[in-house]
Amino acid sequence: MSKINDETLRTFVGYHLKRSFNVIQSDLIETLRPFDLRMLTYTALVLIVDNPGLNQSRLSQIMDIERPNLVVIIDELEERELITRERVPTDRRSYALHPTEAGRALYRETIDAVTQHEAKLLSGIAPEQLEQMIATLKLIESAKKGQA
Amino acid sequence: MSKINDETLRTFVGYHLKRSFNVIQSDLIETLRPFDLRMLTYTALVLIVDNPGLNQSRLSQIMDIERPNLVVIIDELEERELITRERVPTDRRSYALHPTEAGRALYRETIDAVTQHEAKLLSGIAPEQLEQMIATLKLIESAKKGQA
DNA sequence: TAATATTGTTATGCATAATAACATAAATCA
DNA sequence: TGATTTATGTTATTATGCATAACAATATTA
Repeated sequence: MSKINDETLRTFVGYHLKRSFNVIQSDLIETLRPFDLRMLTYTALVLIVDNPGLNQSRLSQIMDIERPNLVVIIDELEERELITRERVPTDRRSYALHPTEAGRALYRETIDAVTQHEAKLLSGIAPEQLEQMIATLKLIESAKKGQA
Repeated sequence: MSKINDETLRTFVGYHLKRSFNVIQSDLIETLRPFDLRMLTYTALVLIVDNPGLNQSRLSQIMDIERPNLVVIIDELEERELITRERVPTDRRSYALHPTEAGRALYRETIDAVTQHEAKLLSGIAPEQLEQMIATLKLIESAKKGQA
């Protein structure tokens, strides 16, 4: 089983980012499976609990997804009675998104689960090193076009 | 336009990884568009040029995708005459993948383009800082289950 | 030789993501 | 004020990334 040479791809930051993200994503998917949540529905739930009353436009912006893709996510959370869509009197186009008590309970459960799984996965890495990496990741995040 | 609170998600390393990867991926997609290459077909092309003669099983392993998903990628590269599938006399189940001259030429062009785009995108970040981040990303990569 | 494993493949489905087009409602402008 | 433009949520459609089951052909092993 000869070893494959990926040195060329290793010169790209994006290659390292993708490979390491794959590892974390696999772990996250497994962590969320018992709660019947996908990555995006989970992200939406957390943001709605932490920002009760926000609308779908704002949520799609922060989640970096297009509005149409958010609709099905919100549909699912609403059907499962984890959140509610409430008409806004001052702007009858939009819905204010609020978590239900069940939504808040699931939020608490899953935050704990995800935190613990990630801590376990990354237990071999020094916290200061992770903090430094996060600082660099934030720089990359803000390198977005239109922000330069 | 009130600011949205994502502090809870910011406690997760995966959230930072995903957001920064999105930025790099968007840039990469734009960079590859003129060459009519997607991320995975590009990755496959590079690995085949750098490892001529490897088979699809090995390639799918290094690319961290399932064999069935590689088939269409190889089909596309072969149809565009960027690579060839050649029967292996010693193992008639598998194909040895080789780049064509056109494949090698496209490889050189795209390596340059991707390198320059990434350099430009990350020009505001100190090289040592990026190197340190990559070291940490490699640790995460090797935290994969089954390797612990 | 018989049972098992590997390689490539087809078919299928789910998750993520982008675009066009639209109805409703709000904001702007002229 | 009325006409135009913009914003919000939605439907439909498509592309892409990724996983599993099942299979034929071939190799390996027991």
